[in-house]
Amino acid sequence: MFAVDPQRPLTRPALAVELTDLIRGLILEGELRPGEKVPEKALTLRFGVSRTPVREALKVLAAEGYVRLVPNRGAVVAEPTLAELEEVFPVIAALEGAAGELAAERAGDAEIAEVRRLNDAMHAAYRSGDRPRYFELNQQIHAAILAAARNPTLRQQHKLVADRVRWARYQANLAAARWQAALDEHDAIIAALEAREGERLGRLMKSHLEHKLEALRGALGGEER
Amino acid sequence: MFAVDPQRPLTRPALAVELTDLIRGLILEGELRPGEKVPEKALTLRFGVSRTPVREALKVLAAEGYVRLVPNRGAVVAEPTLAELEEVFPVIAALEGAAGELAAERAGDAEIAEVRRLNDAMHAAYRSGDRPRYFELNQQIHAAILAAARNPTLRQQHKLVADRVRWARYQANLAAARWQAALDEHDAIIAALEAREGERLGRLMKSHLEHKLEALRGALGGEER
DNA sequence: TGACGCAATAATGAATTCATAATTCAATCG
DNA sequence: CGATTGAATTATGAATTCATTATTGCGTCA
Repeated sequence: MFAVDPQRPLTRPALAVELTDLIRGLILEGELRPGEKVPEKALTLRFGVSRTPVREALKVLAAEGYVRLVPNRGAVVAEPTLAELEEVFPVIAALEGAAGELAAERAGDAEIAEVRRLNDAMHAAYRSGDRPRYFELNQQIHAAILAAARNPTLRQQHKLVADRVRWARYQANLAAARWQAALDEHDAIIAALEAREGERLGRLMKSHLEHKLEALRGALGGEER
Repeated sequence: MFAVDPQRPLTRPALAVELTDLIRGLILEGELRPGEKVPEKALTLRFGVSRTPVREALKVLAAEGYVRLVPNRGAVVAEPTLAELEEVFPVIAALEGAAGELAAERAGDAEIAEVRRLNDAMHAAYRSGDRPRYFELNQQIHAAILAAARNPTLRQQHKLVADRVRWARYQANLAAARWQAALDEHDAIIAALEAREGERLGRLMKSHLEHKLEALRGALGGEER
């Protein structure tokens, strides 16, 4: 007797879908760099597929903003700019603010405890000056709050936008004062989450992102003068 | 002598790009209906193109959420559900709230005057019971505020999400009390915009959308029982 | 030496073909 | 008559080919 196993479909994702993820990964990891032509032929050789699914994947990535399609010249990896940050951060702030509000209503107690644990670990990383570890935990806290919001559309839209400015994540070499302030903001965020105060949580998350943009302005604005 | 006209490039958009827009239009207009298979062959005949750009367009539309790709069965127009509304409306509310805040800072006086004019026209439509006209003007007010925010990314993300629930726009056959309340909310929104009070404007826009979702719950919840 | 023109080569966009999966239809069996 | 099976037909996903555009390299000229 065969039982239908919904967890294991007998079909595999279309090549175009897989390639979209793979190529997006190459861009996010920096292997395909901003401003560079996407080497369509090299990708076919690398992944052992025909040009068709590669081209389909590039159309999707263009719609997501990862690449620009230039007529008769192919695809170019999109170049992030400070101007883009100025546009994207308010969007991220709005989405994370909304996520915070929803998370305050919907998070399970275990999820809140996990966010507290992550925050404590982030404090430890701060004290030992371990920036990479701090950033990693920072990401996990934001991701946990987004997950606790239980709104897949919100999460998806957030990911779509946030991934495009991932490159900026490590550009703000945090000055000591800003680093301490960011930590304090996280503390206030966690406290609001634990108290399940959605409106306050949403507001705090929004302003946290706004402060981050200001720090980035300082860091990147200085570099470009 | 030939002058370079940047408004008229000598290349035309790729077929795939055009077809993406055309097919999205067919979906939004209801010609391709939710749950229906996308007739790939019929589209090639209709538009006089090969299958390749049609398939590329469908990949993009799948990434945007307009269709679902079912392996070996092709694309099916996505079916909106009440559950989707519950997810999407908080996202729209967050984005419109953010747009309101930015618009309060960035709108030109002429733009604010135009929003006031649209609001006045909407009052007239209300008094004469002209619902289609009312809805049209309603849309124009929201669009004007989004434009005044001067954030293309925000606008794009909003469009991406809002278009997917366009079908719900006319489903809430407004009860008299809710209709009056909606109008009052618009008045408060315009007043905040004119006073350039960003935070209040953002909050009002958010709650306006939240009330709209509640009305839709009533309207659609009733239908599905 | 730099500019120009032309041919060859490579890249791009789209059409067509091929291989596979799904669906439909007809015949057979219980 | 309903269920099953197998063949024929259709649809789908991907590979290949074709037509067009862009780029490169080379020769010629001022």
